[in-house]
Order: sequence, then structure tokens, then C-alpha cells
Amino acid sequence: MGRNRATLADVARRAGLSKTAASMVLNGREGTRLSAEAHQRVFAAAEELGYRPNLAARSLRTRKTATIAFVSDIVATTRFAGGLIRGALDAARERDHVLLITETQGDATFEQYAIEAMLDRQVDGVIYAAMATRRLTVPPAILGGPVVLLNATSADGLPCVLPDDDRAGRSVATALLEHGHRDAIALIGRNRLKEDDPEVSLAARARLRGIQQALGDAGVSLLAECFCTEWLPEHGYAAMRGLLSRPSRPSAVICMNDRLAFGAYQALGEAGLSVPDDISVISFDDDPIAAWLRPSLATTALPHEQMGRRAVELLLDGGAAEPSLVAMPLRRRRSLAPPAG
Amino acid sequence: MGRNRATLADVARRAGLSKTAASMVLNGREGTRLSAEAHQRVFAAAEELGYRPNLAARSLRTRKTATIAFVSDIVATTRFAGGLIRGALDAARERDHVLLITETQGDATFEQYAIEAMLDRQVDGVIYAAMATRRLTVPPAILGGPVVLLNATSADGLPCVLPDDDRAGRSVATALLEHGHRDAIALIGRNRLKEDDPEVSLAARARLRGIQQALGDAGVSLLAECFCTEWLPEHGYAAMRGLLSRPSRPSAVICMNDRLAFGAYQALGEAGLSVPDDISVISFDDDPIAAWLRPSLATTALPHEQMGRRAVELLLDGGAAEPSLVAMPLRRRRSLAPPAG
DNA sequence: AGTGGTCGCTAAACTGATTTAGCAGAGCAT
DNA sequence: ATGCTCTGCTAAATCAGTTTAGCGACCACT
Repeated sequence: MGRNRATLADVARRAGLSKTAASMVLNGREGTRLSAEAHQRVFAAAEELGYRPNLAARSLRTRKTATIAFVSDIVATTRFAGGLIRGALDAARERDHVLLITETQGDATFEQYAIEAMLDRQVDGVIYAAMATRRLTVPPAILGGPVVLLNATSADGLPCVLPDDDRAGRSVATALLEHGHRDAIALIGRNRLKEDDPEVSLAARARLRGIQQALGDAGVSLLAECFCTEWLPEHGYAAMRGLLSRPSRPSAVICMNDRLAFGAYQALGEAGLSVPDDISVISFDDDPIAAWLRPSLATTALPHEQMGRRAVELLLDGGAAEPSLVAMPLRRRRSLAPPAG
Repeated sequence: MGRNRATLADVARRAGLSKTAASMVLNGREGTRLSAEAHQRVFAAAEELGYRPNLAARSLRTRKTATIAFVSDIVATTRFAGGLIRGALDAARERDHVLLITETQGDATFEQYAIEAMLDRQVDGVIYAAMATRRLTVPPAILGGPVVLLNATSADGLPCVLPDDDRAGRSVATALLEHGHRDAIALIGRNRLKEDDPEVSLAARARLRGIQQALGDAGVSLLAECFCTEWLPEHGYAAMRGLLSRPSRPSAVICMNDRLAFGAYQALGEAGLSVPDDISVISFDDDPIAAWLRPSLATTALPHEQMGRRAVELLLDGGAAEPSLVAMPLRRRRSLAPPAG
């Protein structure tokens, strides 16, 4: 790999100048008194030789590697992670940086190992990402340099990037109100653990609060709230069946995420009910399935790409200490309609 | 990041030995004549100082970085990619290596840039991954060192890792035969472009061939074959509606991937037909939705994790030149039953 | 003539590791 | 006493850059 690469010494020799001169010219150093002709010769020589600096050698002296560590618990390899990484990659590329990615799988030994491996490679900073939006404790080893938390916060007040779940909750509730739903709105996906323990989730509480605020402002209260032990399709299915067995059927349902909504759709389909004519459905995340469902599912998108991008920007360009909240856009789709009758 | 790290010189000084001695001891060099006591002192000093070698410095000398480039067109950030990366990460970790990940988004300029960025960092080798299993042309820049193609082949005969779609096709067909389906099996997802142009897809042709062979061996031929311009839910939906409008209804349907099957489920649900009592369904990929569908969808899993792992093994441990085929396990689920009546 | 400043450039130190070449001392045979 | 080998260790070169310190030539001014 990369054998036979021309070195700075080669360039200097060809240009008939010293390594010093070549280095300064190629780095565009101000204030050197090298002649225009010297500049020409160096650029020409570099061009002819296809010179590219050896970054290992450079970083040995400068202590900069133009490399960022992206450490995540498990985010790197899930469907939710794609956007985070893509946004980070894009922003990194724009700044001539590159990403060293690892995953700890929630294992402390792996984490320790991963962080050491990154630090040994002299990364310029660390992005520490979590799959579920939550509060976590940052391993002390990475506190020696720049760190940004992605989809997470910590007690240390480190810079962090979070989705604006609170506002998303309000958008979702407001969308239903706008369609005329009022006193027959049900909620699927209440979960004490997620709501009460910030180390488990920050999203559940924020989404719930947003929903409650928007409904409260409109003088509306929820018809029913279903608790779910997990936010998976099967739980949404069970919850929806529960709702349908009650005397008063809801006109609209808010699901705490799209997978619950997927399960809810299944239950509605089996019951012979139509979305949105009988019941409107709206949720959170904008999982790919949301657009595939029939009818397509209205939801608020987790702005993964924006978040990944923001994390890199915060890390390299510096930024505010308070949490950087990224808006979750509402995707208006076919699952919304005014209440029947 | 990593300021104040102890250097080898620090360790040597503390041990009362030369850098040479310290280096040799810490690298476990055979044949040095350093005393047992010298070994002790070096290890103790390294331990006390928390010494970790600076890999930039080491690689300057050794031309090894213990870093692998993972370059993909778009795989890194899609739901399908997770496993590839995870497998690669695991195998890399086991060999004390780390992954530098980039995505080209199919853009030649980005690709050029990404590859240069990796080579500038002296990576030990490149894994070049594609989202769709296909044949591609490798950029010449990476041919200077070890390369492994992941989910792709090339005309250059480079080592590559592919899913065994042919065998998966046979598994799928065989599973239906085992359930007693014979002359009423339909296929959804024929696509000339995918089948005929290896630069678009290798999977379509291989899956089809596997299916045809297994059915042919049993003396069975397909009841119907539906062509789809893409392999998305909407196309599966349309194809299934088409099938149901024909005089003879199939007893089982093979879908070329799970997204098509998802669409087919939707059409079946609307038509009031039951899976698997009225029609069995089986497909390919083992997308997460396959397990979430009701009833759960039988499918053959793309062995992403295994593939990513294999790529790293091939790259670092060397291996056969012929394509390394990874088996696609059959996931037997609820969507299979004997034909009705 | 001597002094000082600017211009255009370079030698050498430095980064932190690995590796080559070789030195000092002990033991042994001649 | 000399030469030889073996043991246990080290000095210095090397990798490919960046950076510091400063050199020689030329000019202007007193």
C-alpha cells in the first residue's frame, strides 16, 4: 500500500530547493520570503511527482491527524445509525478529516480497548454516540481532548447533540388537532422505565411532555394511554387490540415510534378498520417502513444526518456548551384525516 | 488528545536501559540477549508509566498502521450495511486492527478523494464494499496494496466475498417443495436489468438460477413470473394484485426480496387472503421487517456479519483467489404451510 | 569603512518509534 | 599474552515530515 510514493525530499530535490522551502511552499505559509519562482518550481515538482504528504510523518511532528474517532455503543451497525454516520462523514470530508469508527456493543472491555486503540492513533477528537437518546457516563480516558456526545448527554456538561423530541411531541399533537381530532386521541407507548430513567431514554419523556403540552394548551386530554414494555411492533399490535376492545373507539392514535405504529396497523387491518378513514395514526422516527406502509405513515423524522453533521461541526469548529437540539421535521403522509362522522 | 503520554524514552530512562532495549523487550523480540532482569525492569516501567506506543511514530518506521480502509459506495449508511461493518469491526478487533470508514455515494470525485485520504494515512489494506451485490471496476489507486471486494466482484480476479445467492435460491424453492407445493408456485421480482447486467446485480441472476434448478430437479415449473422494475414494496404489491386477478391462484409465492414480500402481504391483506393458509410466502434477505410481519416471513438471510468478517480475514490472513461464498441461512417462519385443500 | 536591515534561502533539530551495526567485558583456548 | 567467541547491552541511523535558528548576499546609511 502506497509504496513508491514521492517524499518531500524528492520534491525539494527536483525543484532544486531545500526540504524547508518545499514544506513551506506546499503548506502555503505566510511571511516566508520565498520567491514567486521558487513557489512555481515547488508546485511543478509536486505535481509532476504526484506528491502526497505522509500523514503519519506529519502528525508525528504536529500532533494533528485530521482523524476523528467515532465511538458508539451499538449505533454504528443498526438501521438507525446510517444517517448519523453519513452526516458525520460528510461534515468531516468538508473539513478534510476522516472517521475512525468503532463499536463497543455496550461492553466495557470492548469500550476500553476501542478508546485506547483510537488514542494510540492520535485522533484529534472523539464523537461518542449512543443508539438510544439517553444520559450516560463518559469513560474518563477520552476526557483528555475534545469530545462531543451524539444522541446523548452526560452529567459533565460536555457539548452534545440531541434530537428535539419535545418539539416533535408538540408537532405530532398539533398535527392531530389541526385535523380536528380532540377528545378521542389515544397514545400508544407509555413506558415508566423509559420516561423516568434518563440513562435509559430521554426521548420518551420529552415526546410525552411535548404531546401533553400541545394538547393541554388546546384544552384537550387523552382518551387513553397504553403502556408498552418495549417499543416493538408486537407491543403496538397488542396495545391497539386493547384499544379496539374498549367501548369508545379513538379517532386518532399517537404511537411513540414507527415500529409500534407498524404493529398498530396490523391490528387495525385484522379488525377491518381503515387508516385514516376510521382512525388516524401518527408517530415518531421516520423509519423506512413508515413510507412503505399502506397508507404511508405520518411521523416526525429523527434528523440523523443533521445530527451527525452537527457533532463534527461542534467538535472541529467549537460551539456552544448547551445541548445542541436538532429539529425533527414532521412528515405529513396519508395516515392523517379528520375524524369520521 | 493524548497529551502527556509517556514515550519509549521515558520507559527506557525509568528502567535504566536504552530505548533499544526497551523497544525490543516490549515487542517481545526473539533472540535478543537481554537478561530476565532487564525484561522485568522494562515491563515494570511501562506499567508504572501507563506507556502506550505512539502508532504514528511506529508506522513511520514500520510502514504498518494496523488500520484498514473500509470504502463503500453507499453501504456504510444503510440498514443493510450494519452487519457488514459489524463483522468487519469484530474481525479487525480480534487482530488489533481498526477501521477507517468512508462512503463515496457513488460519486467518482468523492471516491477519488476518499481513497487518497486513506492512502495518505498509510492504511494496510482496503476493503471495497458495494451495497448491491454486483461486478464493478476497482479504482486503480488502490491496486498498490492488498484489496478485498465485499459484496462485489471485479474483472481483475481480486479476492472477494459474496453471499451464496444461488444456493439460497435452491433453499427457498426446496422449502416450498418440502411443504408440498408443486405446480402453483409463482415468482415475484423478475427483472431483466438485474438479471442480465452483472454491473447492476449478481443476486437476481443467481437467485433465479437456484430456484429454477431446484424446481427443475423436481420436475416442477413456475405457475407465473412477475416482472418488477424495482424491488420495493409498491412493486410487490402491484405484482401480487396482478397474480390474484388471474384465474388460477398460486398456492405459494417466492419474492426476490423481503421488501417485495412486504408489498405482497399488503395486497393479500386487502384481498382478505390469509398467509399461510391461503398462500405461502418466502423470500430473500432477512430484512428486520421479515420478523415483524404477521405472520412472520420465511426468508434466507443475507449473512452480512459473516461477510464483513470474512473480508477482514481474507485481507489480513490472506486467502484463496476464488470468490469466497458465504452461505445464506434459511429462516423458517410462519409464512409457510402446505397448500390449501 | 563599518553597521544594520532586508531578502531568499538552508542546515539541523525535532517528533517517537524500530532497526542496524557494533562495543565492552567475560570466558576460554592456544 | 593473544585471539576468539559469546553475552548483554547501546549509539546512531532511519522513517517523512515541520520548525527553529541563522547564513550569505546585497543595499542603504552614517
